[in-house]
Amino acid sequence: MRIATWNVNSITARLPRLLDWLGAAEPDVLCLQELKCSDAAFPYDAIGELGYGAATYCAGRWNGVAILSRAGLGDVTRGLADEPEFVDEGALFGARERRAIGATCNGVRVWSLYAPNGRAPGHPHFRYKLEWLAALQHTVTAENGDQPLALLGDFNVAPTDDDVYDIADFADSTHVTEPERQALAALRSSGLTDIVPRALKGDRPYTYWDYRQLAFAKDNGMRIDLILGNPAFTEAVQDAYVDRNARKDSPAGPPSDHAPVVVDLAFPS
DNA sequence: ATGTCAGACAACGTCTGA
Repeated sequence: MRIATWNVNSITARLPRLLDWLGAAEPDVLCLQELKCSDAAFPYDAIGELGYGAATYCAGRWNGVAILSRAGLGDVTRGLADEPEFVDEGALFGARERRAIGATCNGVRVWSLYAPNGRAPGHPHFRYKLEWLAALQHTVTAENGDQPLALLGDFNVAPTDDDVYDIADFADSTHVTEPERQALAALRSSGLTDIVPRALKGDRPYTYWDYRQLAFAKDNGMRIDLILGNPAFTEAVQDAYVDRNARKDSPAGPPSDHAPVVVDLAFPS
């Protein structure tokens, strides 16, 4: 069974590349993030023609997540238990953003996740990010048992200094702070393992390269797209890799700033 | 030099978020 995760940075802008990638990589399940479309605008037909069902949780301009599957799609859960809302300074109301969707595919419990960015340490969005990751831990702790389970997606946190190209460039930056890494550590301590993929090129399995400053050409990347598996999931892992080829320029259109992460599994029958 | 990209708005440029 092949499961993957990919922050596509707009499913509308990425559709030709997404369809190409589905045909080439043939994942059984694909978790998508940053769809940037409404549920109504989701390309169910084009994806369905390739044999995939889709469960979506998206609304408009920002965020948006989905799970594509050709291995069944049951028990769909949209949002986290007690998920926080982002309340900006001066705002009267918060808004529930669409950042988490869970489903069960052929006996594997899968979550597609897009953690808040945080914007800057000390920003209200940073506090929201930590609260959101705590809500994720509570949700998954309640679900975690003997059934294979994995959290896949863009966590917007680099687990260690080795997961960024140069930690010296990240002073006063989000994604590398102690509280963010503690939130990931809390997820691991609740029984999940960070399944570190292999890089197809270079030493570090980066999953994100900024569009600016020739970051991809210089391999100035970050590993922020993660797969966290419980024991029943992790024991079945045969291989995991980052498909950095999907970050390259292509005739099918411009790339996302993230590459897909793929995991191959063999579950005992 | 936040040097690129995407979407929304009401426009054909400017803003926001990443």
